[in-house]
Amino acid sequence: MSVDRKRLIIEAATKSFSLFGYKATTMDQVAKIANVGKGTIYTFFKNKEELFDEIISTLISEMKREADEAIDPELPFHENVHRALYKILEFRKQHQLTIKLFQEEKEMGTPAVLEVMTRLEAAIIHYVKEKVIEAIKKGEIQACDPELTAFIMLKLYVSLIFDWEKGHEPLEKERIAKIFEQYVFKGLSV
Amino acid sequence: MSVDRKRLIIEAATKSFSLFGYKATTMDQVAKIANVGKGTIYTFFKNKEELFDEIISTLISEMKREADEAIDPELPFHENVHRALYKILEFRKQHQLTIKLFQEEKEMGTPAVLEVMTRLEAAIIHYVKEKVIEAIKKGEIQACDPELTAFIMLKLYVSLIFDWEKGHEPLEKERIAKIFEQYVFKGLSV
DNA sequence: CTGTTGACCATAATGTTCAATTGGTCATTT
DNA sequence: AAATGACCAATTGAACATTATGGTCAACAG
Repeated sequence: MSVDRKRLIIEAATKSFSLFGYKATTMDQVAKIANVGKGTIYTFFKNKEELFDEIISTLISEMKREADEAIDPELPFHENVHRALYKILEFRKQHQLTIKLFQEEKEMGTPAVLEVMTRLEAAIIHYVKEKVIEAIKKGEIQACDPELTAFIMLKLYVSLIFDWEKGHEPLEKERIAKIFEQYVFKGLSV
Repeated sequence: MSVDRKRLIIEAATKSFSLFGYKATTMDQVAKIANVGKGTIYTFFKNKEELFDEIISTLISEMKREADEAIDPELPFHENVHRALYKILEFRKQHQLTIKLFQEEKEMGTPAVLEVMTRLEAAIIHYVKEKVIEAIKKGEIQACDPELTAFIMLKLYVSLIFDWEKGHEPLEKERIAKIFEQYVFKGLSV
């Protein structure tokens, strides 16, 4: 069996998207990095956007895996949500690709990037929502709108981790957990 | 006494900023609308940005006045915070000028507009912060970091009023109050 | 003399053009 | 059958020309 060209292409594209962003990445460049003819890319992916989408799908899976790993079924719900969300946002804050895309979304508003970032947020909310539903079933928290609760949790976390830093000293991980316990979970406790 | 030219200029500029935004408003246009020589503007304001700043200061005062009016000292703290924040954000959502600026901030990132929007947010947080400090003094809520609490309240409100609508049915005013009571104030209750 | 003005200027924004680049195709090669 | 890269239409952006804009100031009016 010859080299796995699809894998080569995905790896090359990921590298290029991470380095230069979506718009600034050319298909020629991807082909060059992957040591592959440009036409080959189009035997695996309908177009540039579909290639991008597949990479984002992988990214979402990775996030999910990282979050799952951070969770310990023995711990209480609020501790696990904190761990999961913190991991996801740290991931987002550190990974080359997400940083670049976040930047491109704000600075250029590339439509394909905007779309994908929405998908990313939806995936995170969906993930948290499932955890909330589980917790309600187990009686760990009181009944509430899971979608709304997940939404509030994510927005609050993003604010605390990304926005607060703009005008203040960053909050310690422990501090964020405490804040969350006090403000959100006390209101959800049974 | 001749006509109050300064007032004319401010009114003209406010109208033009509301209609076309900061960048798209020219000093010639302001002078024309105000029925004033362009040079006159520069006897009252050092430059375009200072004129803009004065208008925003007025806007902030108006917001403060509206919020103060919405507050009823007889009511509990959480009800007043809800009323004040809701008024402020409704104001922001409905007033021509803030809508235009919000749009300009996102779409073009005009530096002067960005600066001013930061100032606006700081003013709102400062306002809420004072209310929080009062409430702590009166023993209405438990001790907490007033700045952080004000920050969280604003961010959550903004998320609920502006972001939630992007993917869902808008939340009723009463619903927002309930959510806030449940998620934030239960954690602050004494 | 005080307050006002608009023609004027340097510079920034905008429109225009066109050669180079890019995403995507497909006849040819391996 | 799989892979390729020359090729094409569409898009982009560098370079230049033109216009518009913020800000000044000598002249003017009351």
